[in-house]
Amino acid sequence: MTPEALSAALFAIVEGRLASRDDVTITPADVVLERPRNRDHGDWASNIAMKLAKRLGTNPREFALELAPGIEAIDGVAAVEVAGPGFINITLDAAAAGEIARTIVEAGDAYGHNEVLAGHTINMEFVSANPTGPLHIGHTRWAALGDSIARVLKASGAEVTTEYYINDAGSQMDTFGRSVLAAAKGEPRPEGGYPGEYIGELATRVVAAVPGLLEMPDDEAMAVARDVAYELQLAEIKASLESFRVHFDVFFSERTLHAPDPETGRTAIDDAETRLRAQGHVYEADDAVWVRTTDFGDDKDRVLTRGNGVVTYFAADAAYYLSKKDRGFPEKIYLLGADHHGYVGRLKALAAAAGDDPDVGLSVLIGQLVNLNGAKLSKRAGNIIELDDLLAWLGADALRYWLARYPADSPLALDGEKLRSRTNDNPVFYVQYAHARTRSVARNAADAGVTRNDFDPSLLVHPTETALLGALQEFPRIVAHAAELREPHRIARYLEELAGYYHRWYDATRVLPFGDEQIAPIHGTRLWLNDATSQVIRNGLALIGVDAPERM
RNA sequence: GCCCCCAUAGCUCAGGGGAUAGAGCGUCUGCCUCCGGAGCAGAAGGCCGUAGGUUCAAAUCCUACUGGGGGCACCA
Repeated sequence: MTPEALSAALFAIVEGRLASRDDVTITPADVVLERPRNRDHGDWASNIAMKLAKRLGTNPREFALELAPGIEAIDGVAAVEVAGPGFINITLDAAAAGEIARTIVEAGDAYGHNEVLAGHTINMEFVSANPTGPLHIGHTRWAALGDSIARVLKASGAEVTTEYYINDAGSQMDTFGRSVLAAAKGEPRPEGGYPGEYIGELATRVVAAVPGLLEMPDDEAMAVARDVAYELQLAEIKASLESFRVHFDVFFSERTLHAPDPETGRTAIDDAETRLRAQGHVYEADDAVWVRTTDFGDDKDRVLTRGNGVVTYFAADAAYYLSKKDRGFPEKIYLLGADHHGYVGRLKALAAAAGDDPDVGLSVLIGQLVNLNGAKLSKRAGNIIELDDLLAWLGADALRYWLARYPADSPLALDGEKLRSRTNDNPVFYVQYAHARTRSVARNAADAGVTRNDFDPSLLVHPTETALLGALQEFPRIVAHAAELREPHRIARYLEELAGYYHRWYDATRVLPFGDEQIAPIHGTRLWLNDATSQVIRNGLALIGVDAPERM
């Protein structure tokens, strides 16, 4: 008996009870079951009586008592108790509760997948770091979080495209090119140029790739250095993301928005301006072209084309937004750092100016920045730490898990000592250890001749068993919740809880018989439970991009 | 000035209106003769920033205030 099935049965009973009352109607979503914190309160609890009592003009306890006999008659329910102000506490019989172990093992990797976001087509943009340098610690959180959110959304039935916007147009690219060229020539870093050893390394590789570079006229040399270094740098970024297990379906180049169509001579940005103008939101003032975003809640109007004729970054944003729309994404998620929260207003206004409802099609997730051992890191100050170095130092598992286990709006510090430690300071080890233990038990079971041929869920009666079963049943709802809220940290927290239930069960019972004991049905049955736990930990870790090791 | 985020155990943080507010670390006490002790059991430790409000029920929702962090370009 899954909580979904129980919930549906409960809904039917309540609805039947309300048949004579046309003034009060409910939907299945009103009937929620929760796991009571206190085990004395049964396997599942419902607050439906308290919720409806007022509308019915009755006492919640009385209403609960009226519902109780019907609930008790549901197949698989062992006991029903009305407690406190009107909670209905439901205890399942062991066989009905234990059945989930088989359900999970048979579902395998698919267990936890659900359909709450079926029919949603979502574009998710994150990281989008400038291709003028390596990914560093400041990008790690969004990479880990964005990738995990995408995985959770997909597991919940959504169609998701992950996208990286490459800011490869504009003056910072020229600055980058000049910096590389100066390094290639052995000249000092130009005014405002990029610091960092990687510039010198890029310069060496550019010179190797373009032998005649230093003989070219300066303008040409800069453009060549810029473009070649850009390609090299972008390839490095992609490689870093790959080793961080972060996948992007699309790398979208800003340059394409500035490139004239060979036939019409118009750029995507030109078209965007035209389309916004057609909507009536564009005007000219002070030699510049503006969008009246203040009509849609922005705190000031935004410039599309500056007085000197150069288009702004915002103009590219507008064209990019329209591109996402044109490519068939009704829902767009942007993952931004808190230092960019000023963008939210203009993005929403942009969506509205394009004729969309920003509350439906656009969600901007703002996350707090990461610091390392308490110190704020700044690219300008030159104390950047590259993602590759972090990976080499801490490993993808510890890093991804740590970054995924906090809500995005929670401040987060990376503590190198902690992430390298193989103790409970480092929660990923607690979870991975539990998984390794399930695998070890399975190996030992195989050696001892305990198999899954036996399965009698009515034998799973130990308190640690009912607790573990209850936790396993919750996994699909946890995934669905994480998807709806875009909060993958719920998965991590759940896994830590699940690992705790498993360890307690392991401590209290045995899958293998003692040395002088015969193999009995309980052993095979427990092996199902062991393997089900293994599967859920594995599935959960997969959602946050962390390996589930067989041994540690 | 305007906007966003945060405030929960000594520390780092969970906690989508529900019953006795949780975890890890740290402190203290127990548990290895058999499946991994990287584990488990227990103890101590709280005016959930303050004051109002909504509700049968508030750490959770609303308002104000206090204290901390961040942001407000014809930059990219």
